[in-house]
Amino acid sequence: MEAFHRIWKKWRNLLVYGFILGMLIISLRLLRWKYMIADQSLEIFIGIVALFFMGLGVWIAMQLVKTKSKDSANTESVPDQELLSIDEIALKKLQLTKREKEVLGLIVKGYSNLEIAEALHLSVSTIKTHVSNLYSKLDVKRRGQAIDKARKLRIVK
Amino acid sequence: MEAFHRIWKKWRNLLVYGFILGMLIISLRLLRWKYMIADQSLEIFIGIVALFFMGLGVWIAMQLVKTKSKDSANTESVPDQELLSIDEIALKKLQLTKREKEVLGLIVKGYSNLEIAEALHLSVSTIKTHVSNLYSKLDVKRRGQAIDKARKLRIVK
DNA sequence: CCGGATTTGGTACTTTAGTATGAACCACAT
DNA sequence: ATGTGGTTCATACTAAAGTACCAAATCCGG
Repeated sequence: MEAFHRIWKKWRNLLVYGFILGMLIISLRLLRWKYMIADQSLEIFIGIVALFFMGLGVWIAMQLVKTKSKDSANTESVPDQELLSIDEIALKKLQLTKREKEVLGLIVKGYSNLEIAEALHLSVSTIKTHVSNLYSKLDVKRRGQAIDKARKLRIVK
Repeated sequence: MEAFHRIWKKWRNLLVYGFILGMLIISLRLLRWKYMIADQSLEIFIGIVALFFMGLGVWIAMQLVKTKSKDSANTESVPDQELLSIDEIALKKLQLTKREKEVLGLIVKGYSNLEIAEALHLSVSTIKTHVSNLYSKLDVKRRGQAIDKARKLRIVK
């Protein structure tokens, strides 16, 4: 039963495409007898058909190529309902101030200093000061190291 | 002249496809006037046109995503005994090259470009190139964003 | 009220990161 | 044979990050 299910899953889309194709052909035939009287519009009709089916071909190919996963591929935000509890002890040991924690939180989200400044309604100079002090306390020298360390210490979400 | 050459290289394929398309349309029109006398064969003709252009669409789409088949060939079966399993599907969609994946792995560890260069026995220039291409594929502009996105997509450990 | 810590912001400077462009090479497929 | 993608590296430039040092305002406990 499982084998059947797998096979079905594999070829289901193809069958659906075939069905859609058949429906389209039938409807096109009907359309033709309904509206195709003038000879000069026949060219246009054929052109439309050609373009439409080319687009359909592109779409089908895309469907076939893309590994069908609507789950997490292009979704921008992955829900982090994970039980990633913050290590409060490690956080306290660092003696970070309120602002420094805020800044760190934005740094790990990939914010630039300018973006942090705008988010907190501060100047870039101030952010740089906080960032610099933050690095001293975290014992790192660069942004990337700070992010890595913050995650490893589990002091950020 | 150099600028023209660059642009030409970039858009050549698109122009070629457009040209072929135009040629096909013209030839189809000629064919129609040559052989399309009987009314009942018009249906068949339209069907052929539709199928042909659908195939053309498939072909074009395949050309556009051609490189995927090479990469995805050997990464089909991946054992995920990892605790923190990485999203192979999302990873495949990004079409990152081998080097780009390596560089990304070191970036999320907080390595500087110089450190990455030393770790991989390459020059900083090369690392910068890889990093730049990586950012394009990840659709980000900075290191921190790349780290954040890589973690959210779960394409790194 | 005083004093230390925090917060804010500035100037000046160095370092790192990032972009744009070009070139050369190789592997591989058409 | 030719073309394409990937890799490597270079130069030249701009942007962002980071350091060092300073100084003022604010907050808060003793």
